[in-house]
Amino acid sequence: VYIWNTMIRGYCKAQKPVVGFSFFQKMVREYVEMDRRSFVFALKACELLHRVDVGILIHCRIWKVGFVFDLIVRNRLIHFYGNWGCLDYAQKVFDESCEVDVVSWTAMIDGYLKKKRPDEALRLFDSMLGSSVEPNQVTLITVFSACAQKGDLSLGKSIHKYVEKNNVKCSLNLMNAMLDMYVKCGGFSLAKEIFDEMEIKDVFSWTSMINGYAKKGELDLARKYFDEMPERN
RNA sequence: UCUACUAG
Repeated sequence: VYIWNTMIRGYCKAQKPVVGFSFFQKMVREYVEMDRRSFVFALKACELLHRVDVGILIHCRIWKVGFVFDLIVRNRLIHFYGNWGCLDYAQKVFDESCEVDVVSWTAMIDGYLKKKRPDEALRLFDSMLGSSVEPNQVTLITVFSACAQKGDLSLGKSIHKYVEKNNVKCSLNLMNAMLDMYVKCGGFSLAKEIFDEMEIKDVFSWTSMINGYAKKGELDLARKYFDEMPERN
């Protein structure tokens, strides 16, 4: 099963999901035993194939063989449906879970965000705060992104306070998400402060600043930042 | 060999 899984995973990584998925089909046909990773990778292949319908078939099989009771498989399902905008399916998996963790919550919040429904994403975050699962660094990145999408500066600030109060680990991604939130919510001076204080910056940090200047009409400054970027993509 | 995250 290790080898089979590696084949599915490897072909997906090489952007050949058709081939990857054919290994999964072969496993089914030849009654090869499967573990949770077989399903996780098969769903990955469906995601690359843009085939929600095939994903649903895999979901059925997951039911049949009992892997719906596996937290990681369920999280992967929530993410799969959320990615394709099937929020009702994602929500159903989420709601019917006997156990959810921080990944389940974050994947669900991110699903609403991808569908450009930041209000619902933020409402979900609110219920998360009332649950027994603590948000982590990744959750807060998603939440900053929701604030940015909504343009809600005061909410963004309160999340910023939450990060400080709870000593959330400040990764580069988190700083970038916070920076971008301030840029998009009209807190540009705060964004610039963060940017100037950041020890490490990447293309995301620079692009958010350039975007901010460009949207403000400060094209010369946007150009200046562009010229100063150490690396571009 | 396993699941969630930031800009354009």
